[in-house]
Amino acid sequence: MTETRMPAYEQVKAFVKRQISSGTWRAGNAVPSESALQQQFCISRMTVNRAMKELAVEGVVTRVQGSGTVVAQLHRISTTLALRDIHEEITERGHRHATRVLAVEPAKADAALAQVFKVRAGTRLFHTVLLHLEDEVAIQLEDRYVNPAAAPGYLGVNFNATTPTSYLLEHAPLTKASYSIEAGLASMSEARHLRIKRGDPCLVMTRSTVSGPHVASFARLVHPGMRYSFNGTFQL
Amino acid sequence: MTETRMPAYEQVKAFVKRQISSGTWRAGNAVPSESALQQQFCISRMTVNRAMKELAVEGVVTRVQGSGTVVAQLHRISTTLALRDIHEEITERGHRHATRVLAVEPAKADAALAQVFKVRAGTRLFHTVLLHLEDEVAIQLEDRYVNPAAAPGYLGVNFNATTPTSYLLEHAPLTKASYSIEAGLASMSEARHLRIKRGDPCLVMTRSTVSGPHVASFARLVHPGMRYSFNGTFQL
DNA sequence: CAGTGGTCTAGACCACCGA
DNA sequence: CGGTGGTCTAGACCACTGG
Repeated sequence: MTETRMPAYEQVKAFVKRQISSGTWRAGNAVPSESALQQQFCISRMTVNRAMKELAVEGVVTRVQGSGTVVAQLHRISTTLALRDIHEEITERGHRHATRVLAVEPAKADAALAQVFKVRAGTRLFHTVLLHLEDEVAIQLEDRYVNPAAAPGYLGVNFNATTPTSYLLEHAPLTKASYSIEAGLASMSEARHLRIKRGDPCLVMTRSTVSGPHVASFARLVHPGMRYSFNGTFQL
Repeated sequence: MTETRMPAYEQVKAFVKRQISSGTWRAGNAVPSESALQQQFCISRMTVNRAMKELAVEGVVTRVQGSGTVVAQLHRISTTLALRDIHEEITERGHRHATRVLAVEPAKADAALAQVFKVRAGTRLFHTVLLHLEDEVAIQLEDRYVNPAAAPGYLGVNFNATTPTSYLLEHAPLTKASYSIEAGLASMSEARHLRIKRGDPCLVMTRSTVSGPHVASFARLVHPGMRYSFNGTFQL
């Protein structure tokens, strides 16, 4: 691994990571300055700077202008959680994705929805309820409200061919998204559609997306706890 | 925002993001080449390169050497999920953190643990069970096994003063970690300690960490579904 | 003040892609 | 082949930190 032709900045990164994961440099310890490393590796400072900048982005070191670079307090392990379109997620696993359309209808914003969408109560919204199957097994119940101002054609979409996520990303360019993941219980109707028992635990993600001036969409995604999990890896 | 003194590479990034989020450039469209942007902004190519490189890391664009840069298929919304030390997480919210030590004991690896730790069944491990309270309310039950080879002093730690996460990061430098988040039910004893009803849904995270040659630790973290969630934001 | 990192330049060579 | 991005250099000026 250290033998193959490796860009200079990668070698610097690998060196620093080796010192840390071997315990030679510990959290809070100072890392040699850019000019020191520049001389040690006989490379230009820009190259050292790139290496250290990337390590800072990865959370491996902390840099303070004027002060220096120190090994990060690794009490923060950060990884990337990818929120993906369910169709891609399933097909990438090599499985078949199918959708059952349970509801496609106009709706009116109640007080809670009005707050989420930042509109007046009673404003017209679109509402869809879809069930996503992975190899015929129910894996996600998607209950979604969409702002007509952001995606006027939403109710006309053929949801057997296009997922809401995919359609919205295409027609309401994303500017912001926020999500929350928690454990909850399925309601009676949710349980029936997901073919689980009422009272079975579910992983519930609520997600809202902003497109330009509008809150475009608010979705509640319910997954059977036994058939779904979020996974990730962090590698120093 | 565009008015303040902004580094040149940030201006380039902002420009590209504006084109995308306004819908002018759509997923799959080509982005001007580095030399084109260099001339447009009257800056050096290194600076353009930095901007585009960062956008690629953020997942906003996709670059292929020799081919060019295109607007990424945004079907992948990626955000950062920070796995933090619970003590920091709680104190940062301005609350008090306390720990109840329920078990600190040696244990022997059964078949499942042996597989996780990549050791022979029957190998000696350390076992702790801790309950974490946020302002006196139970928020996480931490059931953890630790490899003595990676942290020989583990059983001697005062867990009222130091969290296992913090101790392990200090004494068994982290090289890799992986996690899984799912919904589950509390066992009878878990429910009793968390002061919830049996059958209440819980967010369960299992996490294993690798330190150098050893699998250092395997933990099951159970959170009452009603009192805990993971949250995140993605901003273009 | 000297030392640090943050940014930037104007070149350069290379590997790769598509025509 | 020309154009693309990937990497690298040897300088430079700046803002910030610490003593």
